[in-house]
Amino acid sequence: MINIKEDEHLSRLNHSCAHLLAQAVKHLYPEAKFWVGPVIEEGFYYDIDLGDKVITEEDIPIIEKEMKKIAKDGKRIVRREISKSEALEMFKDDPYKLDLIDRMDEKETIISCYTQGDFTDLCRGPHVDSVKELKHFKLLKFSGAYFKGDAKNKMLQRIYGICFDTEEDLNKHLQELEDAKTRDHRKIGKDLDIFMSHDLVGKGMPLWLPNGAIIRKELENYIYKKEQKLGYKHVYTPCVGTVDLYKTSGHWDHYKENMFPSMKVDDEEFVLRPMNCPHHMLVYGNDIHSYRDLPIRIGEFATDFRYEASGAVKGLERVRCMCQNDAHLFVRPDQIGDEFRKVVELILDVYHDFGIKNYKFRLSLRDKEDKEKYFDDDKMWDEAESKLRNVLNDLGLNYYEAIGEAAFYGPKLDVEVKPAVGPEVTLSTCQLDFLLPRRFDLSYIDKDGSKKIPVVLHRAIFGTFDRFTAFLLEETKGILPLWLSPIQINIIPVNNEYHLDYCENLKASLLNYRVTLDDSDEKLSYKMRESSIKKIPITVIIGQKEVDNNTISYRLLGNNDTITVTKDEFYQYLEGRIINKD
RNA sequence: GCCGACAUAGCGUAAUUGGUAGCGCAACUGACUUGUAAUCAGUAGGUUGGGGGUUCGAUUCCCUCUGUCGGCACCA
Repeated sequence: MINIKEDEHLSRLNHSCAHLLAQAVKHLYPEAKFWVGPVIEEGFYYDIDLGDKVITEEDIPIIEKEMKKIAKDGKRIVRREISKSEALEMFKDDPYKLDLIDRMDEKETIISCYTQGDFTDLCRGPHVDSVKELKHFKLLKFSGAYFKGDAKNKMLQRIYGICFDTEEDLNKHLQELEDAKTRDHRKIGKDLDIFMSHDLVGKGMPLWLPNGAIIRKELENYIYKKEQKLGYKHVYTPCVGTVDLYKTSGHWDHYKENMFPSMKVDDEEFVLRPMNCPHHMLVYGNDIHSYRDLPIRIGEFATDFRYEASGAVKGLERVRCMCQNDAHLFVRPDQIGDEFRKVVELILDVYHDFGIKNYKFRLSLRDKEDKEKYFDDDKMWDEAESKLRNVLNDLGLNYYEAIGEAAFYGPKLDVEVKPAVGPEVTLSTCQLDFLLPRRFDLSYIDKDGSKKIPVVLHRAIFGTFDRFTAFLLEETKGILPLWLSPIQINIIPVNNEYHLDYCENLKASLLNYRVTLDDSDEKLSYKMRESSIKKIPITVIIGQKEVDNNTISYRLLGNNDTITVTKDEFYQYLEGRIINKD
């Protein structure tokens, strides 16, 4: 899908369209005050204060109509440069624009404004020459949005739209938006019986159905083997802990609001765990460790509970009960770079196996100004941040830095992907932590016999199995690789009376695979359709020809050719397809 | 949590201004015994998400709770 922001011309067009939107809104609601109207990847939006008026479904076509009318009128868009004092005078009745002017640097900024007919907006530009160029646009959605993105502030009305040069481009884009909905993991998850939810269980608490459970088990097996090879030791720890455990770790102060409320049992107070770090710290602390034993890598497929905001919950992507592909790596300070590098290489390895290509590395750093949010130790932060940066540079990876996105205990590397619908999400993560080992008084005995504090790397390659599955379903449109498919082979007899025995024997010879035999009283064409709808990778058709020649015929999902081979050739073929599992 | 919309059978949907719910697919039963994306006929399936209100009468109007969807905020 096109990124408007990256195309200079479309960027200009959409920015101008945002002004056109504002002008139309001003015509219809003279009291409207305007905040900002930037270009984004998906087009543009404008944040508007309409007083008590709230935009509804019916308003959108009316606004669009007014926009068309103004565009047809064809006024030129004129740029004018003004001084700060002129600007302050010009927008003296507009608190939002005054706020913007106020933030501009006196010396370097040339303040400019753009006028089209009866509408003038403070704007850096650039814009197209005339509103006449704004012909092929559509308002896409609307919602509330906090002023300056702060939930403490007033909520403004935000309207989103997009503009193209031609009707064809616009229609193509709208079609792409429609198509995206068909690969939404919530739809695929329902169609393929992968997961369900129920009001009685609760919001954000998906139930994995048998098909989903197979996918999840295969993913677990896959990553377990990878981790074993890298020297990880896997553990099982409880899904609850005492409140004191989280006070010790420091999580209680930072994330109390997003944990399920504590429960008192006799004299103890427990919470459902929102993460596994404290448990793993204790596992490490159960032994005395020599410097020679490090790194120690403790892994767990661990179920965690987070009381996510009601508005944030989404399918398998953002849930209140999740299973992390978690591990904590305890290393000596001199091993940080090597170990971090191994994690990044594992991420790249796994993404390669799954053919995942559209992702971004984000290096999340602390915001030095925000003392409240982060553990206060400048030396620790600087050291940690530069270690991560060095490894990424060494590996020659493309990444961007996000100030203020770090966890309270340290910087992290995240991998972001874009779901079919909605904003980007984090899949993999690797976080550096100097703090937790101190809080739990962890140590190892160094060469010289002295006690030293280890450093911890938190990491999750799949992130959570829930979110990874969601992403995988969208990437593949539900057409999973053979080794992950809940049903791998579907056998269809042409005639139940004459070919069923042969089919049953074939099925019995495929014990290592997930096989169904469709002996229903339906037409072959009907069964072929069913097989395709269920996204079964291999459909085997057995008729008189196959029985006579002791062969099998099969068709691959999405392919209309039927291939006929001997049984042995078929078994070999299957083994070849499944090998990428290890 | 905030702004807005929505909630009808397992799934997808229909029902003029308020007059006690239709259809398709799936399911079940029977017939057909089939060579590559829907064989035919029949049957059953609903306190219209829960609760409350207005009304002679509510799927329809109002309130509330729960859930879903689009954004915002949040995301250890």
